[in-house]
Amino acid sequence: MHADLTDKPLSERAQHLLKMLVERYIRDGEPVGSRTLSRDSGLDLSPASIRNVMADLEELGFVASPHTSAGRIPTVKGYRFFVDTLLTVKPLDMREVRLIKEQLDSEESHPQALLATASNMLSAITHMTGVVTLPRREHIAWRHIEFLHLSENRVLAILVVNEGEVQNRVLSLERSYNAAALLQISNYLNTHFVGKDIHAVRVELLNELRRTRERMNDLMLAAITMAEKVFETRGRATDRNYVMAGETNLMEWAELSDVEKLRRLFEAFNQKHDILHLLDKCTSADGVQIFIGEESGYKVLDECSVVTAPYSVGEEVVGVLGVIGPTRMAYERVIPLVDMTARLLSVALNPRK
Amino acid sequence: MHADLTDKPLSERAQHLLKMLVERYIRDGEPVGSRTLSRDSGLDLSPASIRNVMADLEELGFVASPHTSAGRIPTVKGYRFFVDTLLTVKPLDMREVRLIKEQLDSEESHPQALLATASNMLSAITHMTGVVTLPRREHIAWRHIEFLHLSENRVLAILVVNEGEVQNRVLSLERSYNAAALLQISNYLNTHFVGKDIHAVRVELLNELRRTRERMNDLMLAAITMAEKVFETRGRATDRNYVMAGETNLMEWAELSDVEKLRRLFEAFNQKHDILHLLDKCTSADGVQIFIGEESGYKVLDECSVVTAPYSVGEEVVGVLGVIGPTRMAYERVIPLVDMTARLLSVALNPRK
DNA sequence: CTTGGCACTCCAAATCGCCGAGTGCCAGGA
DNA sequence: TCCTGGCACTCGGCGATTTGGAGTGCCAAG
Repeated sequence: MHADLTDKPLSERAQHLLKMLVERYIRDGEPVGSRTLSRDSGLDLSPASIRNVMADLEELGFVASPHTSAGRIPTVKGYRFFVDTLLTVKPLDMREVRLIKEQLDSEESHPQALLATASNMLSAITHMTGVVTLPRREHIAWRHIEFLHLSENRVLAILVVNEGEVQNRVLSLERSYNAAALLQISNYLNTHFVGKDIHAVRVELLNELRRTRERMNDLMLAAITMAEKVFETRGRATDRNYVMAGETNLMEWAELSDVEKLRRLFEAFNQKHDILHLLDKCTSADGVQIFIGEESGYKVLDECSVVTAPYSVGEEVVGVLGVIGPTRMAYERVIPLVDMTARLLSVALNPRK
Repeated sequence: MHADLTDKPLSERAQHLLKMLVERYIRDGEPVGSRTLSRDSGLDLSPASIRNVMADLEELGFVASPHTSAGRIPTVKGYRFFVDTLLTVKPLDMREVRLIKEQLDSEESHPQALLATASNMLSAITHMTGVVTLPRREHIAWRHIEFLHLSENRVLAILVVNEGEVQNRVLSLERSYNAAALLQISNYLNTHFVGKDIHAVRVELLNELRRTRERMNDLMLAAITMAEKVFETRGRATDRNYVMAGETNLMEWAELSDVEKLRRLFEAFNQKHDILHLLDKCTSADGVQIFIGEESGYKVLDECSVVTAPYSVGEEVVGVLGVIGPTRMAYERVIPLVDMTARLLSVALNPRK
């Protein structure tokens, strides 16, 4: 045997051939044989020699052959090595960068729309699926609250936070309040809490409630109750979510053309749970993060890769965006794209002007 | 030949056999042969006789055979006749009715959530795709508007209409207004327009604008401009939309297992344009409406049927809900379900209590 | 270490034969 | 006039078989 396979890292030649193989396989999705590599690797080696190298690579787990006499395809380990050390990233086209910038600027600073746009672009450019999590900010600044009498004892509460994000909810209350009372309540809340962090507000409200329960006047109690109810909403509805685009693109990739697999994948997209969990992990990472095939840990994503990057508002990382596609994706183009989109989105979300 | 095929309506026997055939085909999705019908039709006829009838039905275009020696399957015309005159609707299970009612009641009158629930139930019960259009009311009552200063010349406008539906938008204005000015403007608008129909308000505003352009004070102009901008939003973002559920269910039907067809279908679902157009047609219909296969007029829906029913708030029809599935769907169960769901949704949406 | 040669393996596509289901038609019978 | 059994025929589906080609592993010679 060729001795010392396990400790020596990987010969220059083996690396080069692995790179060629992966690139080739990514390009046309078919197992790559020794003849092909001999022709196109630029190494001027006979197929036979290539076969020797391939045997080594297979033994090391970088490639595998679907059956005895087909070429080799990269394993997850192969992709991983390729991505980590062999990849030559193609810088983005200037046109593309400009395009993305323009798209993200045109959206008149409406954040929700920005996310959708980003997601759409990711999917359109890559022909895969784009995903952007809704931003979650650690610090949410109380801006304004307003109560509107609807009927008998139903009240509409409208809460504005940060740079103009609006939340609203219908509250069903024990008793009825007239317009003047509601105005008093909202005035009280607004003057006391404007600009404060919403979590702090919550704590403060709870304390207030505990401290003065008996001798508290109706108004205060109602104010706190309402505010509490509003918080419930915020906790529930906003509880992590994402915007996805181009799911159908995945149907065009041959390796995902199994209806049953597609169904499971799409169900996972709808369920959102697993995907969110995966994306949340990427919030902590510093830059682009890549999950190849089963690396993600979710079996529905077994044949997919996920490339993500966090985006931020100010200094704070608030969300993640990324691309989901087949393991056989053009990493050298997707990685810089995801990276750049995350940066540009961060810029576009930044609260200036 | 059997004479007079074209004018005589359809013999009792032929109708019965057609009914049997369609039901059978809907049940197990395979072409139905004469032997089968002879056995299960309850008519005590030999396969040979059945074949004669089948030949007639085929000539009349009610059934077709995929190839020489397979049984017959219903054509669109066959389904149509079946649905229009042969169908024996199965009344809904009491349990099901109760279930639907409970689900639609538990949603604390939050309309958006109600629609989603309805859509989900339709899809869950039928194992197909449920769809509910967002309600569009002819008359939208102005309730309250509020302006909030965000920065320099950006203002957040919050408009409340009807029973507490909230719309909001960030306005970029020519000049800057302080909090007091904004309050004045909103007061002006609220006192003048509260309770009025929003379209009337719009017309009134435009007139006002034209009539008093030169000698109009800043405040008025700003008020109108803002209100106009808010209306733009309402026109654009809300401009028809729907909630869909259970798209992936369609992947489990054998007749739709072609990935390419599925892709087109799902793309149509995402585009929304065609589906909306189709659903809008159903607003005018009185009750349940059915499109079988190509009847819909959209080629993506060629192999699908759509069953819809309008729902209303008060006396006014405001939206449509329905089910999308393969032509081979259990009409006798889907039709009453769609009907009932529409009724119950109408009840749940009704602004009482 | 490289390389050509060679035997071998295996998939994919084509071919064949056969079975069964179903049909159309016909002629005989109520 | 309608029903029915009989019969020849058609066609899709399935399994078995064949064939070609691509690719491999291994070996021995350069």
